[in-house]
Amino acid sequence: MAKGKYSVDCFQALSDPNRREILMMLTKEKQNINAIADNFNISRPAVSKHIKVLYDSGFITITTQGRERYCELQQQGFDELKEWISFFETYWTKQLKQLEVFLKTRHAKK
Amino acid sequence: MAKGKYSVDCFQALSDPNRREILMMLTKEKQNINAIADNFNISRPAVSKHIKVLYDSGFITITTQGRERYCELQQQGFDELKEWISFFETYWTKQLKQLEVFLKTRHAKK
DNA sequence: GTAATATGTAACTTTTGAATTACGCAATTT
DNA sequence: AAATTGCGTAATTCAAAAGTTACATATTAC
Repeated sequence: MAKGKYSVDCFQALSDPNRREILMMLTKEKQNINAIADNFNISRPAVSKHIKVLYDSGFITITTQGRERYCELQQQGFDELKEWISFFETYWTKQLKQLEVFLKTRHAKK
Repeated sequence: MAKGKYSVDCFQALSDPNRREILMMLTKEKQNINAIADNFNISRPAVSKHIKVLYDSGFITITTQGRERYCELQQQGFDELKEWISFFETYWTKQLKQLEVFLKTRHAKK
């Protein structure tokens, strides 16, 4: 498998529900850390750490504007995920072919 | 978002490297618990628990044959993942459109 | 310049999860 | 029927992750 260029792997990043929620929120609009934190019960520093994980796993970019840091979705993290899934796609198509062969054989025997 | 029918969510299941490795192994062939455990340094009971998690999240089916339990990949778990990703696809296409508009506008101004 | 804002980080606590050992039990084997 | 095999599970330990509070710092506002 491809070795990720990120210090945190995408699966670990997505294992936390709050982090997934943050990603969801970022589909609506670019937001700074405090704005994101306002939507959660957990403390601002906790959110800050989640943001770091999402950054370190390629799911978001961060743009500093003065004292604010704006977070935006980034494709890389999602791509790693998709790549992993695609590995299994070959398995399913192979399964499908075996099913076809089986059905054909059964038909022939009839 | 769709509420999963499984007691363990797919992201939690995939967060452990050993569990992902087990899924990889199952692309080669159907295997029983002990056969799977032989490929890991961790104990058999540990593997047994991982198997349970993979089962409870829809990534594998288990077929009991006498005293053996054969594990096989199942699509459901993977589908949940794909569904989650597809939610973000709309975001990316929207981004792409905005880029187009931006480029067109810039061209017009010239 | 002083106050307020936006944030990162360190120290610590709490929670969660992975691993192990020990055991029990049902299906085979001999 | 006794021994072996293929598991599941409970009890426990250990480590990693998530959360909190407290504090430091840079920017902006007044």
